[in-house]
Amino acid sequence: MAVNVLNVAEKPSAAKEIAQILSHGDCRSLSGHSVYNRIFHFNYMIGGQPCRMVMTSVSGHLMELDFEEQFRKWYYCDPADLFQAPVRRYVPQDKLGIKRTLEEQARNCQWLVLWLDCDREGENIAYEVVEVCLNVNRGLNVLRARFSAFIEREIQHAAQNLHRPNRNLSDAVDARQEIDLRIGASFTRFQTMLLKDRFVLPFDEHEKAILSYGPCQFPTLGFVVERYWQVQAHQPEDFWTINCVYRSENDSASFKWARGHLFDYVAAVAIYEMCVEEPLATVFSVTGRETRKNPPHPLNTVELVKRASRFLRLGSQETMKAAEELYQQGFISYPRTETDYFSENTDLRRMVEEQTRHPVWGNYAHRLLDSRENLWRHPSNGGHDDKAHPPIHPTRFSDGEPQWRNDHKAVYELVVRHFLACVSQPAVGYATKAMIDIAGEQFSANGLMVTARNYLEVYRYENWAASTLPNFDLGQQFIPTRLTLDAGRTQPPPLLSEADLIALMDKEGIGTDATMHDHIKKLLDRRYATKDAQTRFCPTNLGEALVMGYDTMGYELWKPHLRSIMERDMKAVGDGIKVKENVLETCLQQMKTCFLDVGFKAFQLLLYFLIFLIFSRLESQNQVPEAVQVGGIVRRCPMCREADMVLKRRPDSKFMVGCRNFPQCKNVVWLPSVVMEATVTTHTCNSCIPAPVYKIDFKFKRAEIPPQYSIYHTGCVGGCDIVLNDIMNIYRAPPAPSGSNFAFLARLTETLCRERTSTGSSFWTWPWCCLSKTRPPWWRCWEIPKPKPAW
DNA sequence: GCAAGGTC
Repeated sequence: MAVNVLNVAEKPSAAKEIAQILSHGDCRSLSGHSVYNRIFHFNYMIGGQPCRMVMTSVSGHLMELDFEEQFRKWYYCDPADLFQAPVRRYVPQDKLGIKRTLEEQARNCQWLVLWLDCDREGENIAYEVVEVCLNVNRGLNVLRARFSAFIEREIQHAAQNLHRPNRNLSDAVDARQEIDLRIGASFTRFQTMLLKDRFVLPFDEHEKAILSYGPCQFPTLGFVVERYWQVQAHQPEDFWTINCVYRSENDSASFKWARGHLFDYVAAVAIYEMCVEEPLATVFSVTGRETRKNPPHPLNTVELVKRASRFLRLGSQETMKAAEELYQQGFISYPRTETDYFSENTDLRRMVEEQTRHPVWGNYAHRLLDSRENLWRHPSNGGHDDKAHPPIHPTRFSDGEPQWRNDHKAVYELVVRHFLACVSQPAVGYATKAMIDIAGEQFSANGLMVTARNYLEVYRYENWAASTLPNFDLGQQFIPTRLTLDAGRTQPPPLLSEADLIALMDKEGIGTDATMHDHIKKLLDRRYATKDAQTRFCPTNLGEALVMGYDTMGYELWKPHLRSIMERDMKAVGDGIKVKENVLETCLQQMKTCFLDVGFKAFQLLLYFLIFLIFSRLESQNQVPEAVQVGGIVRRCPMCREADMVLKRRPDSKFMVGCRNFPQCKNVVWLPSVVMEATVTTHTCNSCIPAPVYKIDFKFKRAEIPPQYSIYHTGCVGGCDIVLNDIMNIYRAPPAPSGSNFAFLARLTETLCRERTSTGSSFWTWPWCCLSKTRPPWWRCWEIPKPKPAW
């Protein structure tokens, strides 16, 4: 008696592939309720049991997780409630067709075989399918097929050796989803509502101003900001080095100093003079050895994106879009894979053979297959395997399709050339090294002769620069053609390129190969960072202010290790070492504590926004001139706490009190042009902290201050001085920001601090109260008049 | 309107 078996794969292409393998091409294809997900019918034997097989697919996750209706509205609940608000799992509108097909088929079947990708997410999708199917047919026998590639032997073996699905793996994903949703939604709502209506953010009018927080996007932003800070903090240093050039009749050699370079000019000059006085060079070592340059490992997603960025100058988003389209047209294999080795059974030669027709690299493919050429090599193993997909490789020959855009052509060419390079011999060269001695100082020169280019012939993106050295004999002596003392200066590291960013995300486990480019795009969409023509990422003031704000609160919410800890816990759940419920509870409890504290310290985020947005305004007007110190220490910088703030004067003769740690620390109090003279005194302020804050003797322009004030005033810039605040408020020069911002800042901070201590509540600062007519119960009104600064 | 993860 035959049983009816419902088989479900993760995507339509996989269902088709598996059905064709199991039926040896003899299957009928029917349409289901979803346009993309077809149904295949065929007969098959599982362990001697005849089966009527029905094979269909889902399209990734069937279900989504979201809050119950009343918690979806932003202004109807405290974001802190989102840590325990009820959530529900449901099939979204666009997946209802798939659900209907599954239900219909499940009713008529006795067995359900899950052919989802063999990773954590696949296991979770499997349980989504199980839920839908068991709902209509309680009696289903639920089985799991485990396979690592879409090849005959694997698929047949999987079909004959069915297991039970693994609940632990699926639980790990459930936990991940819930944590991501709760943390993401709570922090996103918090920071958006806190900041969006207080500041003029860099969004166009028609754009939604959302300041999102996510456990992947924020660490990604963190990488960008951290590198930017390294660049900013770089202190260039001069160094000196001795270079030696020798020209023979045909060749020349450049010798590098064994000491590299010296930062001590006097020492460098002394050694250089020694060499100049006794310039006779003696060759004391000549070595030569064969060297190789290896072809790349088979291509996975991370490498594809990195290499497309480096070689083709394509953004990660563009690359993945082009690759996705090529995959859907059948030209390349599945582009989201971690695997970078080809399993033994892959018919690599057939794939190469297809490419022999190509007008450009066809000849190379021919030579690869010709054993006399000695070009072939079994590809290396990069050590990654996602157990679901092979490395990215060409699946169909093309010498360019009429509908292809340039990025299609470029990505296809990269995939093909990379594949051909993988199955090629390494490039071989002969490296020579000559070492000389001049007045006791050692120098060396390197030469390289490429003897066989091999894979480099097809992999045009890489080069191996050859340079020849004259033939030196041991003991040979010569007078250098040129001996120079050259100056150099240390350079800061470059801003992160897209390839660097992907590599960092990969290393720290931020996102998956399928989502990394989405997180990067999100940074750009949210205006947290910009990408220049060289694909280098720079944080915007908005991005930097957010990171700086959280950093000062003492939370490393922008660092990758929060995600690492979560990943570790998820793995423990998957391995059955920890229980989902416990991990969820612990993690959410910790994050809620952190969230409440962040709300408690929200004024620090506001502070950083003020500072950074003042700067963005100034920068856009090119108004950040070099200021010189003209007075003594006013106070310890309350922002960086590393340096003092001193009285400075700008070229336009305006005064300011700025941090000595500039530009790393941008804390500054601008003094308006009404200030004619300023001198730091030895008197200290009684109220401002951290003490001491030294008062300043001011002289104002008579015509520009109210008559009741004297032109002389000894005042404090710590924010307590009513006269100073008043004068600065009235006489700021529009539209440039000036003391008014400082005064506002001081008032704001002061009020927030007072509020905080008097109420002990963390939600006193919710500033969006004015946005809604009906006030929710958790609401407290904030008395500071709502400023929307023009800057 | 929020996340990240599948995929069309």
